[in-house]
Amino acid sequence: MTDLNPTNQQILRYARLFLQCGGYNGFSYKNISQQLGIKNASIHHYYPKKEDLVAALLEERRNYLAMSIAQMVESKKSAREQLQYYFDYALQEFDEGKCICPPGSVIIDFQELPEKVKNQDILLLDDILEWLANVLQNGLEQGEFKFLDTVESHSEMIVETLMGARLLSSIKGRKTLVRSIFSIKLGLGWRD
Amino acid sequence: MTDLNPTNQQILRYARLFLQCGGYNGFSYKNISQQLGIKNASIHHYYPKKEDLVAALLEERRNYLAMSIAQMVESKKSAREQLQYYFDYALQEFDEGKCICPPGSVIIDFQELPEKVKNQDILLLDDILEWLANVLQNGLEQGEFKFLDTVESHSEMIVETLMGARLLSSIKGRKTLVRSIFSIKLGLGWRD
DNA sequence: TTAAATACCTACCTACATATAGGTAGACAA
DNA sequence: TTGTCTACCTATATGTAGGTAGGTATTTAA
Repeated sequence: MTDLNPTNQQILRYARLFLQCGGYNGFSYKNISQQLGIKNASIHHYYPKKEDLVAALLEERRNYLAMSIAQMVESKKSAREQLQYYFDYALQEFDEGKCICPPGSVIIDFQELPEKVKNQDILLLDDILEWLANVLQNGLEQGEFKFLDTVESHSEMIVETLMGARLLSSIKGRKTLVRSIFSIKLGLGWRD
Repeated sequence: MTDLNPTNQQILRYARLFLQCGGYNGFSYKNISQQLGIKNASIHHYYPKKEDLVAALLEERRNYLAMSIAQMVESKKSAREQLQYYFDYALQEFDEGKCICPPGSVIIDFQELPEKVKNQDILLLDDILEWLANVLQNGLEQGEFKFLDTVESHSEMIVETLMGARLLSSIKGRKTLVRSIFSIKLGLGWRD
């Protein structure tokens, strides 16, 4: 990841920003090239096709997630701490103007998307769901959380709520997102 | 609404389908004209600009919602019955291939959208949230529901969860949506 | 019965998106 | 010094999207 040259890194960075703001069909190479003061063709040099760019970007997020999880495991974070990290991440991205998470950003265009992108997206989503299910399971066992449905069901619901909350909050404002995170916590029997 | 001519009705019908499948930037006049066997220019006859089409479509949804609410009130539906109606509507739309609700379908493109569309979308969202808050309030008072956060907060969360659930379900399948609806019910203290 | 309105068409335009071909300038290596 | 690689560039092909101008045929209403 960090072995990419600076231009390439910037391309990925802004591709992600624009993707998370407008979805797959909502951004173009021009958005990125203008931002960076380079030409469209230069982006094609690194990513011949748009699908290559977006697939790379999703894969990078998957690696980042794996790294974050490894760090949290190493520093022996509690379930609540791990989940709080996820919430903080969502809030931080909101503050950066990213109106939806990377895996969610392509779903509205999913049907017509190249297989390459679809596959990376499914992998990323499954990684998130698997991590979250683990956190909830640990939280249950340690008495940090309490809820009635299954671990799988509840982790799906949390991802969905956060996804929807980020969309709605991009219209209704930050407070809506904060409220939703609070409601999710209530649903976990988590009161500070 | 029903005083529209058949072609116009069909245009709105398919515009809605495509909008709910691919978002504002994800569908074109061509999608609709091909489907109906007419020309692009014919759609421009009814809706000079894309924003007119989408705004009209959102307004139509708002009228439909108002009508549905009026019917439910008239037939004295309980809070659970009313909420179940909402869930059934989401499931039905899922089965029709619509991967997200009308108000949600434009949010990813929201920033660059014409004011006209934005305004209609906000009106529709607020109508839904207001209705839902009413239903939750009544449900609380009648002992049909039980939850810890505020009525406003919880109704927002339900809309968000359903929005996210429909997105995720468009990848992971119908069972995911059914599970999420079940989880929402659990969160309302609603067990059949 | 005629005039106006409606519904739809052909033909076109502008803008832009993705993508390719082919070229240049500098780094680096043999 | 020659060759090859990287990192860009210009120019252009191709497709598509949104939108307009103006025509025609059919319906409607005076």
